[in-house]
Amino acid sequence: MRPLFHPALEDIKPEAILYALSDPERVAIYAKLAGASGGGTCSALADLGDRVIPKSSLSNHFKVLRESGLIVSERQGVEMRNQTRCTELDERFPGLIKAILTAYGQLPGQPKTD
Amino acid sequence: MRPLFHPALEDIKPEAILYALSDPERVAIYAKLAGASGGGTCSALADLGDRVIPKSSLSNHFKVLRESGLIVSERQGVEMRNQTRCTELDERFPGLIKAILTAYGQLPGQPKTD
DNA sequence: TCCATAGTTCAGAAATTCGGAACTGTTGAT
DNA sequence: ATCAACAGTTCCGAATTTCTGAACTATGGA
Repeated sequence: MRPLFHPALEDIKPEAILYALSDPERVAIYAKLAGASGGGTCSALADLGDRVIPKSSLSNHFKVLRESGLIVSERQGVEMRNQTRCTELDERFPGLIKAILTAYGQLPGQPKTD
Repeated sequence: MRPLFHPALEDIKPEAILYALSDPERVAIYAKLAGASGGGTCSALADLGDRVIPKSSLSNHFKVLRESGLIVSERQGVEMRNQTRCTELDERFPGLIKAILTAYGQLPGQPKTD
């Protein structure tokens, strides 16, 4: 398997962040990750309630999130631990992630209104 | 010509906003519009400095911005007046547009830091 | 009426996205 | 050591989307 690419903080592009979060499935995954304490695995995040994401699509979603700089992925045994880079990101793009998650109504700990 | 579609404020979707602003050309156009006082025309916004956007592409960019809810377009004689809906939008998605433009370093009146 | 101008629509080529099937890498059991 | 199970990745073809030149539409002025 090819080594996973993670951009350095200063190489993160706003267009990549916006693109990654312009897909509601990816937002749902990201929001679950932001809520999860331990670092979610792919398969644990596949179930969106209304549909189960095929694993190749899921793998691609994680790739987009990772390469845009939204998450870090690290192999841990058979699984992949994923966690958000929200602290770093907020330093680079103040208020951005929070405003986006708020817009989607999926800020962790906030009641969903959809 | 088909009448131009503008979504009602409550129908504006965050994914459409993020998608529209995940393209640096559209962001450049939107930022110029946000800065312009009168309501910019398409052709006045075509020149990005490093390239001139073909007019069919430009027309499409405006369509994307319009249908996502970011701008309103209104025919005025031969031209099209375009203006941002930033005040309304900020009510619906507080802080979102500002955070995005700040991330791009193109908030009107703010020095670019890239 | 005829021309110029601003922008839209059309259509085909190019690029991107989606997802099933095959594959890789890791762990645990025999 | 070999095998099976499992998590996730890669491959590749089909479907969708994007891009843009060319044709078209709408408006105003001479």
